[in-house]
Amino acid sequence: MAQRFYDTRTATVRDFVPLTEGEVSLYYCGATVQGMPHVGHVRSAIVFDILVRWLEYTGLQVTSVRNVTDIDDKILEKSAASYGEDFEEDENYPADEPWFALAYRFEHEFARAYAALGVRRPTYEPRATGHIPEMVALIQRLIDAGHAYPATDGSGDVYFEVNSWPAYGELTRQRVEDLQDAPDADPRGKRDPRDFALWKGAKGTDPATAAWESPWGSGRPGWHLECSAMSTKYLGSHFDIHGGGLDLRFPHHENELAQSAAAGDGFANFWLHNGMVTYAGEKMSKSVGNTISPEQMLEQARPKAVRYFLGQAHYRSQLDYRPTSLQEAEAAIERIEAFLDRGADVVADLQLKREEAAAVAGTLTGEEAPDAVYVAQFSSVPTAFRAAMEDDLNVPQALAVLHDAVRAGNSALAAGDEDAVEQYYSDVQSMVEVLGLDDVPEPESAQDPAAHHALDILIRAQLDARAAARAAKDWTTADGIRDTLAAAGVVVEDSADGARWSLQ
RNA sequence: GGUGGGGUGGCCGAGAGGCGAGGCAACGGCCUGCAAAGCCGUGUACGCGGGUUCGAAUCCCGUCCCCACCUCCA
Repeated sequence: MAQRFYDTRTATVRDFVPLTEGEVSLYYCGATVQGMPHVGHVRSAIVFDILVRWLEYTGLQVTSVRNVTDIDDKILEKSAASYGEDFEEDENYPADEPWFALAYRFEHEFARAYAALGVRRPTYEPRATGHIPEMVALIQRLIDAGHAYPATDGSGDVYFEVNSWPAYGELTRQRVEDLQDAPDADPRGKRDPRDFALWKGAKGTDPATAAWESPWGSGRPGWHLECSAMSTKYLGSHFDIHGGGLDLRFPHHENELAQSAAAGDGFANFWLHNGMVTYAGEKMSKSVGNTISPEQMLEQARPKAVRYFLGQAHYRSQLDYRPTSLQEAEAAIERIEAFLDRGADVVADLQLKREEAAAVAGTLTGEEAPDAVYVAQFSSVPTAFRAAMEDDLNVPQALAVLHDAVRAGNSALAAGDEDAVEQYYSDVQSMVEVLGLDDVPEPESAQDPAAHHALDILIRAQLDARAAARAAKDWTTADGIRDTLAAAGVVVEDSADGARWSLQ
């Protein structure tokens, strides 16, 4: 089966064939760094992180680019507001902060949020402010081609002329006539209200640091333009996939496509859009107050569970957050981890036995023991998992395969079938890797090896005492020890070969 | 008004003409000294009304409702 993706532009699921064999070029929209990341940003990043990991798993070489839009109206507005006399600063917005400081600060907050959830960095993360010459060149090409014009009112703006581009609306299949005019649109020097800004002439109130020289006067780029300029700079005029949130389809991606296509670029071959995150069925919004930030999620659950939750739905579906969602994800994750923990012990034993057997055989024959032969194969994923991922990245289906393997693995453990355990262990491990779940950093408290070692010795002493009590059928003492450990957040599990402990 | 996507069991969430994906929760059983974990089993789920079909959650017609975008948005 071939890889297939739903392409927004054609509104169909199509076979995905890379433009260059063996390689994939991916551009997906990151953030306009004007505030703290919210879960929607993070979901999108996780979706495309899984996509990249999967494509790489299938042997493709992926070049991924995610923009940082670090200059725009909102950033300037927020910075300007911070200098106001009646400005009330809060933890996210200090007083008197230059726009570039604000943007850079939030850029780092995004990087932190991504890293906390195991989102790998893209190949490159270009900033809009670093690509002004590319944007100016693109505008010039559009003017030369007759698709853009400097504003007639001397404002220094340059607009894309929607009516000069018959294909306008092709991405979202909308007719220009049907579009509602923006109620508060400032017509300024536009020929048509639907024309959008490529370049915004500097206003007297703009800080000098937020203006660049151009053939049309000092100013700054409009939204949309940076993505066209940066994607084609790093990926070529025609690249494989352009991604982003569903809400970016219009106008952002529609305009990107128009300006790039009108300039003569082939642009994106596939458009992938991820669904929104809702809170109990409603879109999260600050005014309703039904928001939850990545930070808050991380306070409630382990990063791995948060990643599992944000990645578990199909990427095109709306993902609904509920107060119980993270607990459920935590339970699912723990089930997988519990199997991997127990399975690892069995697999390690099995390896050891083989090495011993090989050593004995080597002594007998005088040959050296071949060790490479016994290295577990972590390289292949079950066919059903592959089929699910190839079918428009059907992660929910893929997770079903993962959970099936966990159950089968647990049964094999119970049956003492070590070879089967090894196989399921390998399957689960490789699926977990593709989904990036093994790559999520644990919270700092859980990753101090010295502390963990000390704790292990102390708990083992307790468990030994309990084992002795159990051997003597002194249940009161045995249960007392277990209760004490439980009160300290240590869960004890008995098994045929002794007790295991883990932190709650 | 235009465009796109939906309504699936207690909850989340795939699927898309015929064997009830999967997770979470619940209940019963096995295992266990008791637990925990694990395993097995249970629930007659597809908004509503018609139709097509041997057979429909899946196709067709009608109808109700929801969400997103059209203004900044992942």
